[in-house]
Amino acid sequence: MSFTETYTLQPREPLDFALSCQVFSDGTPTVRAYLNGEFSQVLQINGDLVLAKVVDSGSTKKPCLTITLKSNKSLTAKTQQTAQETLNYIFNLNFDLTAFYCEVQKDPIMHKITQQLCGFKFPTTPTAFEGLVDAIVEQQISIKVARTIEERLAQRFGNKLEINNETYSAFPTAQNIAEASISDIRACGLSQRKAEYIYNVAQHILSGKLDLEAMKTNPHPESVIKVLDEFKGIGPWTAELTLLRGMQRWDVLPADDFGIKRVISTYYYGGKSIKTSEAQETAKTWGKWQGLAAFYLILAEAKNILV
DNA sequence: TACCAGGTAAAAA
DNA sequence: TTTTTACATGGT
Repeated sequence: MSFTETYTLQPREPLDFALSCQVFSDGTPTVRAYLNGEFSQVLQINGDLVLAKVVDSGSTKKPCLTITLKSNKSLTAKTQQTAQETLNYIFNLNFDLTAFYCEVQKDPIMHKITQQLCGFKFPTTPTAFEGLVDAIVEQQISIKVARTIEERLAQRFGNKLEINNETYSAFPTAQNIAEASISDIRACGLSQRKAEYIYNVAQHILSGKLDLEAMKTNPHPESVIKVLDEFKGIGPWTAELTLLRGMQRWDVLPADDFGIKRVISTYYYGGKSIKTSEAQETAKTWGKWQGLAAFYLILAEAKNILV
């Protein structure tokens, strides 16, 4: 027995839903995926699991999302509302890109890239914890390897939703991880150290010593970085990536990131290797959206956009 | 086969 | 104090 609700909504434009979902295109359908124009993921809503599917039948200028929620329990109005708020958050549906686009008009290169990628919104992880775990997993290894490991974590430790004979996995909560053993975490392909880092963070969240969600409203990213940096396994890069992808802090630029330095070099320095300070200098033009702008460069490079 | 990929902590110099 | 090194794994 399953319960389904379907509805449509017209989010703020511009939004290129397909472009924004591109990062999910190599996911597995049982955890989080974008396949044949359909995004799907299990959402954890107040302890209940809801499978959300999203399709865009509109355009960048006039997006129109059709959302389907499925659950084994009756979908109350409250559950639906929270699910929609979660989707708003993941896809930044209420965020107005035009302010960013106006700001970078003075930078001819970024201006052209934002025109080519108009409507691209970098997705946020539903929880800051997921953003932090992803960042730790992604340290030093390629994105493809990291994605594989993240999926193993979800399949092994995440809460399960069985619906229509399919089993879907949510991303593990801090509690899921805290209840696991370090060797089990390691068995997903992580190094001993990374398994310890992730377990340690989960323990601190459960004990109340670390409140990642509260950090979202801290007006000073620098102070958040400082606090996170105290934890073993979290350096500046991991803290910055967590702020950016897990807390919607678009102003944070992981300037020491290998890939970001490379794309800034590609578009602004003719491909020669650059220093972190040079990356920061170039990014100043992007104002409050330095981190978001960096994702535009990464996507532009992936799509072979020339300026 | 070896080396690299969106780092970090610990060891060595 | 600054500079190496180990770490895991899948792709090339």
